[in-house]
Amino acid sequence: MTNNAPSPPPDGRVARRQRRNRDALIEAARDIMMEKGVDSATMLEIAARADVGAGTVYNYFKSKDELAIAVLETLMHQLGLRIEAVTKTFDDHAQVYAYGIRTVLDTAIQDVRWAQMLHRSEVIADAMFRMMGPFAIRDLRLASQAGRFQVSHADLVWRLTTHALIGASLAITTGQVPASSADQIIAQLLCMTGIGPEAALELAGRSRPPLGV
Amino acid sequence: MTNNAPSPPPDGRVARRQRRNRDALIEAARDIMMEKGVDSATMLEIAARADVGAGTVYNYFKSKDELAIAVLETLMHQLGLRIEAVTKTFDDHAQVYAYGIRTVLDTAIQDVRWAQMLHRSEVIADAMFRMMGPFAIRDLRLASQAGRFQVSHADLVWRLTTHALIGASLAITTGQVPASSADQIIAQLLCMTGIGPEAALELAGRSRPPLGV
DNA sequence: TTTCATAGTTGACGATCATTCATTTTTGGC
DNA sequence: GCCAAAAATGAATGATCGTCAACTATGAAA
Repeated sequence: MTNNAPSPPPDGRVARRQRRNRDALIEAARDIMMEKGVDSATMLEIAARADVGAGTVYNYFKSKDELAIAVLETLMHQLGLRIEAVTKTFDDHAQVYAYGIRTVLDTAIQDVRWAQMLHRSEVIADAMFRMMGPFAIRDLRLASQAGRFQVSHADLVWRLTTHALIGASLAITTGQVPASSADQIIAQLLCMTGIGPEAALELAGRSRPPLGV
Repeated sequence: MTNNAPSPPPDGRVARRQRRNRDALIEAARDIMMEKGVDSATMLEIAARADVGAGTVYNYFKSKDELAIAVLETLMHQLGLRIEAVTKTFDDHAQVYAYGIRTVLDTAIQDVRWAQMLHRSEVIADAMFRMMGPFAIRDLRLASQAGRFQVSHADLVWRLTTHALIGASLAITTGQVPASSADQIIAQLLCMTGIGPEAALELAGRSRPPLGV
């Protein structure tokens, strides 16, 4: 047993390869899981697409579930950043919040690949809560300070909204609710911010600039 | 052993056995799934507890998922009936609705056995939507007619509420949200009915008669 | 009562897949 | 080059869902 602590160099070949492997695994898992669903995606296929051995996956993720969570976190984080880029210049923080949740709904119901992930509602809702939460909760608070919203428990409102939003997306993609209800869905969710029903509908119906890449 | 007289009994031995088997399967599945979780419950163990062969399960349910759905439907249906029995005499339909969703939340977070089922959020939310929906949507409409609520899309409000409610229950059982937030959660969900935030909090905080057996 | 077609039941088996682990390969300091 | 530690590998493991060919119970008809 050697005394010197083997501190690895800040950026060695190993670190680079590990970043590459991890990224490749998340990307491969995302593609396959979104194409055929989380359950039907096999670890072997994911490993093959990421060009690593089957056992290597477990050096990076403790289980298939943890890999799926990492995929969903990445998705939600990226979507959050894209929303942030568009809404950065909005004056009305209430509108920023509304744009955010509307964009999630639209993305979920328009992109066929999202539909597969919706069947893990609680996981995707939790990833959404954590990854987009900093933005959303900030907007809820700022809009409240500006007198647009009246939210006393922003984190709770955001928690409930994520679950309801994913549930609504699922209901639309499974045909239980028509896609034309989107405005009404957003309006109902905005009601949890303390804005009135009429103001909520108006906010939900505003025209929206397109999402960037 | 032969009762020769009745040639065509309206319900033969087969029908009786099938009812028995189906009920026993749902009961066995409920017990085992609630104890160790849907995923960890094996079809073999369920079949054994119901005292039928392993293959027999598939005469009644196309898959494990369908069996889990049947379990959840039964649970939700029974809970709906128990709520109905208590609220039958309430004058205020808004209060009936509030009592219903509060009771679901309380049941979910108090009964340890429910916690396991919450990890299939979209399935339990859907079962709740369908089994308790007739009551809940009726109450939303009646309360609106009485001027207590202002709901124009009762089914949508109920759909969003089920998902949010299950999400909230999960957040509490996993310790992400304190159980003391229950009042606030119910109040937020009541906001979707068009009642104001203050009235929602008041309604959520009212004392409730206990649920019967 | 006996016979028989049908419907229901059975449990061993096939197929699939997440995860493990003994072995091999790579790495980076000496 | 050499070596110990870290990382990667992929064949093997174990568990489980769902299938199926054989078996049994049922009840109507002979």
